[in-house]
Amino acid sequence: MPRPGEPYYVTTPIYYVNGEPHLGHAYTTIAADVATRHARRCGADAFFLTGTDEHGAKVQQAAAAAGVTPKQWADPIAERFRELARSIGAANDFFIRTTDPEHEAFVQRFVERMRERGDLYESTYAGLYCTACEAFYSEDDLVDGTCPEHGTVPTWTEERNTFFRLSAYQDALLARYAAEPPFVLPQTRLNEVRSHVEGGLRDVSITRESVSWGVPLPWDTDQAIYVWIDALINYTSALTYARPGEDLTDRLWPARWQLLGKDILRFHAVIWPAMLLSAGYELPRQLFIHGMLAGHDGHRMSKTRGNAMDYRPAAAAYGVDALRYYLLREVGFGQDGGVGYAGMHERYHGELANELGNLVSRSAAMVERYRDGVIPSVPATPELTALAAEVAAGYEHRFEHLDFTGALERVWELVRALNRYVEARAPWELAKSDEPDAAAALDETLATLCEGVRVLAVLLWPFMPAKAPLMLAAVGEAGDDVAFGRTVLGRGSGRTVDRTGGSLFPRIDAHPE
RNA sequence: CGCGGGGUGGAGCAGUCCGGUAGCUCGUUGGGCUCAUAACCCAAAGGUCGCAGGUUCGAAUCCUGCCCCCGCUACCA
Repeated sequence: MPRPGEPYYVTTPIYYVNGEPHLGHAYTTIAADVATRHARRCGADAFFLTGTDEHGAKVQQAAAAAGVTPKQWADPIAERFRELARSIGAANDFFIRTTDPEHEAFVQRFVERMRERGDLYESTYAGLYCTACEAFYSEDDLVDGTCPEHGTVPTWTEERNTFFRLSAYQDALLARYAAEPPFVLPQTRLNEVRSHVEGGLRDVSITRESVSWGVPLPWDTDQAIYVWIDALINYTSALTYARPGEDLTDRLWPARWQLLGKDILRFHAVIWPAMLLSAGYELPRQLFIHGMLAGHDGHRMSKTRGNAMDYRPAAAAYGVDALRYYLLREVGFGQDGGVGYAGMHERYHGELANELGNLVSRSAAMVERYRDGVIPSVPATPELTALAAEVAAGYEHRFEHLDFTGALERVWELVRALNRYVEARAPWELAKSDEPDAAAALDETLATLCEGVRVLAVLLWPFMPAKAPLMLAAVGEAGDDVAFGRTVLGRGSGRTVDRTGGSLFPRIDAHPE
């Protein structure tokens, strides 16, 4: 568990402004938000960064095609990414744009440090260049003379480039991969990176002479720093100016978690750490590589295929919290998987409305009906207290390696146990009974249920920051009482339930298409 | 020979590293309850674990070969 005061810096990749925000971006941002919220409520010194990547040939070309400057092109799209974070309930502490002057100046200082280290050299590069990839290909890489990624014909390009001695860092990288904690999770992704690096590293070009939309190389302003190099540096640059007049680097670096999709693994697990070593920084503690979300049919989402899911209609129909829950519950975090409106509809009703929402509803209703709304101040049933402790421990264990899906599974063990508990105790029978123990048994049952609801709210808060406070309110608790230490299922509070909030997860008729 | 992921009851997944009665959720069928958002609970049916060999007392799990899906800076870049 993150300790009080522990630095806990979490990043998402910065999103490329060449396209509109979509579910994939929302996914990463939600995951990072959940990790950060949990750390913060454990008392850690948490900081959550996201932002936009705005340089490079593709932006330059898109802007030219639209007849505007690259910055004019980027501005409104960057704004939409900011809006993305807001609209999914992400509480990011800063939003970086690589066109921020502070970032650009920092990038120049960063490459200066690499140069001072003796890791940069100039060379002429000639080869087949795919603009879409912004990468060179050798003849053997091509498929029928076209780019294997894009199917386009690369152009023969010859230019003066500045190279980074990536090859010099091979041993240092391998040493880190072999050390604890694992530099990359899940394990399979670490294996992938390791075997790639063991196969030998070539130096990489870090500038593009043909691209003008980028940060100029300080000592040769005809060369622009390659967009990926510029982009990676954001994770450190942001700390120097996110808080005016304050440099957070010493406080927060190295990052606790850097989240990213497996598609950009090599940049982050090979080039980025080598750059950091070159410039004299510590490496981030761990990278977490999440999977790619496919459509409901298991195929890559695409408009033509009609299997795309957008976060906007999903959040509009079911609420932001349900979307956050669904994405992290449906696909094991770290694995690939398919998502869709129909699946979300099912989980929303089966798990959120029926199991959880109804549990809250029936618990509060029984307290109201049998005890005039006052939660009996008596100890909870020991078995449920024990289960809650077990669930909280399992949850915490899973959070340590960002297994959000597993954490939610544990939480649902408690949800289901509480529903079974209601049946087993049959409070409606106890209420009618003349047996001498019945009243005490009913008190204990109601106290246990309300405590169970409260603990569930605390456990679920990082995932459902809007709904959890409503759950707490239903059992008379303050909405912000979500510290992790509050997961102990103890004695009934003696507070009054509040059913004025209505259904936590009202049933929804039709789902979006 | 680019890299990687995967093929387990109708659907989606776990289990495969460290061989030993095949597990979960949904769906289906039957039953129970009435506090609750027609919600909840119980039970049952349903699987030659992609194919073919091999190792072993025993393989979803190990070895060999083969077949088939899928992804690779995220909405046809």
